[in-house]
Amino acid sequence: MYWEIDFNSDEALYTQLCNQIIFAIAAEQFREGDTLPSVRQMADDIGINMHTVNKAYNVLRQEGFVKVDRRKGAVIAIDIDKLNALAETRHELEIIVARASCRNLSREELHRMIDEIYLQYGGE
Amino acid sequence: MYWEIDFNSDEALYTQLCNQIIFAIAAEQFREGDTLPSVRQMADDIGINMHTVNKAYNVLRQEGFVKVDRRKGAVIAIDIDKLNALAETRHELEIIVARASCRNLSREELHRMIDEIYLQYGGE
DNA sequence: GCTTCTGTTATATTATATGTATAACAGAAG
DNA sequence: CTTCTGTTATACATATAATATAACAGAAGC
Repeated sequence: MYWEIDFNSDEALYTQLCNQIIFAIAAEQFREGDTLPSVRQMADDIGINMHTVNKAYNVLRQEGFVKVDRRKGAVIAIDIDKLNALAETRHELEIIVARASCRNLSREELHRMIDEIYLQYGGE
Repeated sequence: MYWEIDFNSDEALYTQLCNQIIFAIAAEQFREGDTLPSVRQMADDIGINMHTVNKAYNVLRQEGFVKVDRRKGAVIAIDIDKLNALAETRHELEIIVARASCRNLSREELHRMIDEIYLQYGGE
């Protein structure tokens, strides 16, 4: 599995790693019960520090994407709190939609983008 | 004008202020040519430091939402680089959609949210 | 001219976040 | 008994965030 980490980005490394893993889960390259590489292995693969990976895994745990097992490592396990998920998503969307609206992006253009992105994810 | 700043949030104060101002522009509470309160006035109103407001204004300038004039202060002036706006919006949406997809939020639910948010902004 | 308002710049301090580096620990697996 | 987990601790360097004073230059109003 290849991880796209941009060392020149202003996004924190652990944040980038979190996003990459979430992308992979959404694309079903990982499924419920699959284990992520160990923190040391992942750190070696990417060329970053073990603790940076550990932080990413713990953020993912806190956000309900994985469960961390001392024996097996980080296991994909989506904890769906739908109400919470809706509220969080809405808050993030509000910021994006406001910016888009200021820049004359239409509702339809956003809809189209979402459809395009969703197509990559098992699509219905 | 009332600004909703959460001092307990983990979002930086200047980031919150930027978002609030963008919300206001999208809701047309500010229009092209309107001036924002001076950095000192705004800082006083909110109860934060002048430099924090100054940083917010400069971020908004860099992102193309205002022009800062030494005489008049910060003036709303949307600089629309549509290609750039599309690319940025897409990148931000990709992260949100991946998370939403992992949590079984449907495409339709996202569409609905976007429509609801857009309704607040001058409607169609 | 003088005062007052702009944003701007400079410097300093404090706190927090980020990332790396070593090292050691306890528990499970082989 | 060795090797693999995640975990914890400590230390260090750097960057970011936020505040605090202070001063400056330009424009506006009187």
